[in-house]
Amino acid sequence: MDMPVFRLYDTLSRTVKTLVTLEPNHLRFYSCGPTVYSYAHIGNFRTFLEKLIADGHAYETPTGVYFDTTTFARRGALSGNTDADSLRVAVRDVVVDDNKKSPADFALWKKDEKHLMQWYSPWGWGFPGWHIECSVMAMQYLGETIDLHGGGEDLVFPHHECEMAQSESRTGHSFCEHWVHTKFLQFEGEKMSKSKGTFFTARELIDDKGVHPLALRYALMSVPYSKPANFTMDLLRDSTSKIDRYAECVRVVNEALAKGAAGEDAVGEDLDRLYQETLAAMCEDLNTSVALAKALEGTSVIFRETALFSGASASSSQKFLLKINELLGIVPMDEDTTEPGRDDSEIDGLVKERDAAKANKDFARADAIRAELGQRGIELRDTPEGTVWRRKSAEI
RNA sequence: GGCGACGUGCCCAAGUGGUUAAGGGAGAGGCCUGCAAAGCCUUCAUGCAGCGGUUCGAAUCCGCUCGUCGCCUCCA
Repeated sequence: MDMPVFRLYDTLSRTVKTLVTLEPNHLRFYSCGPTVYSYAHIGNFRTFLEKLIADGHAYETPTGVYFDTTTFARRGALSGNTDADSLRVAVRDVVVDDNKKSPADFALWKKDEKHLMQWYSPWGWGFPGWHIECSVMAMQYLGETIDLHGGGEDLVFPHHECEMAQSESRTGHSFCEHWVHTKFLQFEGEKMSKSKGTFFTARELIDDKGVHPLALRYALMSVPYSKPANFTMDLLRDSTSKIDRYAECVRVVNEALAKGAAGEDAVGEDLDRLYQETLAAMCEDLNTSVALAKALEGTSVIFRETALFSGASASSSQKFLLKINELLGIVPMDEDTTEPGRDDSEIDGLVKERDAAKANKDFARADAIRAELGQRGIELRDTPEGTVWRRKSAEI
């Protein structure tokens, strides 16, 4: 089966286009966001700015060094903000500096001897402008032209716009071939905000609230990166039930694999098709909604077959689950229900006692045991192969 | 005010010109079960924010209106 072409929306050309790398099998990808603490680049910043000034793209004033936006023909290409005057009537006041040639010119170096950040430069003590760091580091580590540049939608303007202006003015050629931006996540229909308590870290959700890590991943994937998503507790609960479904699917497949019943492979063809459709969805601008839907249809194909599961069918099913997990990372393949240091013999004993009660038709006793285990977060399932139990997912 | 994105059933969400508008959740009915759980089956939008327009044909293209979200050049 041919590998589909990977296509991705490009903010600059405003189209979904194939991601073509400069070098085969080598992606030069810069993403803004993570704050990495490593060697400083002050020297590189200074060199970069000296070149821009020498080429007439930047100028010095008493307050700093500014980029001359009139020298960059492609200004506004990313964001559509081409009219500097319209920015002047912005809701938020633009700081007007009489020293600047144009209000649209942005800072490359700020002179400020009282600022927390202090470095020496040919223009005096101060600190570099925000945008310069990404331009310089991208060039240092990835080269003058990179394949892919990403970040949140809030960075399109001014940050990425300014980066592009600086880098292309510095090198004289294209800075980046493909721009991707993720939309923001809302929480329960509102802007995420620390002060409103609508802001969670992954760690808080997983460690404090007991959210299954895969459920969190599933929830975040349920809406493609290219659309604003509303993150809700309902969504997290839905996602948890999907992960539970996958876990059950894995259990059923493993059981059938162990039995290895004779028979034809009744599911391989359907599962191959669904996997291809899942992959195709991911390749078309990372359409995770469709990918998750197609993958989930695969679990239905598997569950439908379980009554007469052959070893061959189980094997195809396992392959499907492994490949889906490789692609989407949502299948709890080897869920370990036993926890180190926890003794499950009491639970096993109660389950045995209930089985005996059931055999004696003492259903009152059997139900009482089931209720008690339920209180302790244990869920029972009577299957043709006997009673299995599992720890229930945390209530969210 | 400018720029950008978005509005599809009770909820999430796919679909971007052409047979019956994916998929999931919830709800309803059924199978299985001692009863459950899990799973399976059936059912669930003559309509895609509203109003116009283009077209043989539009959720999909164009215009306007309403609503939501993001950004607006010295926070990073």
